[in-house]
Amino acid sequence: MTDKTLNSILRLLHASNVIEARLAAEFASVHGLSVNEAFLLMQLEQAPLQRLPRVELAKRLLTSASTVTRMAAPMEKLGLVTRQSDSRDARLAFVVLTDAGATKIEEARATLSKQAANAFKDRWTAEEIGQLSDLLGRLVAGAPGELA
Amino acid sequence: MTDKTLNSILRLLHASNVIEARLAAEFASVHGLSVNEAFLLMQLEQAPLQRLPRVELAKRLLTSASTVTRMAAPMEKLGLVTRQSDSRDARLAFVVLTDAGATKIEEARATLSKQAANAFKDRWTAEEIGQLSDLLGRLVAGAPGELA
DNA sequence: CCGAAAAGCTTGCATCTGCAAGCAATTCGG
DNA sequence: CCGAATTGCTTGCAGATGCAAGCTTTTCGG
Repeated sequence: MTDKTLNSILRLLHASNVIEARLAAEFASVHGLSVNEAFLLMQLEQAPLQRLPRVELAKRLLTSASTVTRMAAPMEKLGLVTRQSDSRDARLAFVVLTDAGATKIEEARATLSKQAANAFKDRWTAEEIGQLSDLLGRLVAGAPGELA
Repeated sequence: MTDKTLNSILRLLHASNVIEARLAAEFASVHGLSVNEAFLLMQLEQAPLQRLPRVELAKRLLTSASTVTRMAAPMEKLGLVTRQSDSRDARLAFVVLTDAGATKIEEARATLSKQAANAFKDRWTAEEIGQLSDLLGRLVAGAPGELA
């Protein structure tokens, strides 16, 4: 028997790798950003006050706290984010989206949209695209880090 | 307007990250393999003569030649693959699946199936799973490295 | 109120990965 | 047939990432 379940998962991982490789190339050359850096900005964008503590950001990016620390440093130098501390809890070090960061993510989202449209070309109906979106959303419902 | 196209791609990348993280943990503890090492074995498994030149393997794994070289070395020490050269073209260095490697991949596939089934739990109909598989397959049709 | 446990962040170390350069073998052009 | 270009592979170097350890601050238990 052919395992449709297994097949779906294999195709999911494969498709993701293919798409991400395309995105990475485009993002690097056009915006000077890695895909993960773009995702970091997008997470901040949809957070209250456009900011998140490092640990929370790590959860949403499905990565480790040390990675967030190291990702934020160069982006801070570029002025895309700032560091902000909490007066109530001195342990917290928020990563805050700056205006420059907000602008950057707007540009990046345009690229993302363009690439997404290109991936579906014209052989896809709006309904099929919606279907795929729904199925994928259901697959990982409840997992942290969903981007709107 | 909400961009369904963009949303599908974002969910694709997100879902893949979530699933891969789960797989990685399970694979490491149960089989002592990384997900990519398992994929390498699976690529060999479905190749003619259960072997592939390093460059071809790199294409199918969507990675670089140097990565394949470095991935193969430890797996060779473990006896999962062997190196084989071509009498016609002395440049070629095939990565060949061994019996031990074939056994390993069978075990790994079982884990993979189990995890895949778990991802879909029971809220999914067979039709929906087939639908997802079809949509994803269509999305990256023609890209190298598809696993059967 | 005090000491223990926990939480948030950073840093050292190890691993994985890609690019560019280098080497060996093959193929191509004239 | 010969030199140039190409192909396959490996290796040096740099960047990204996770884990474990360490530091500071907060919270918890009695």
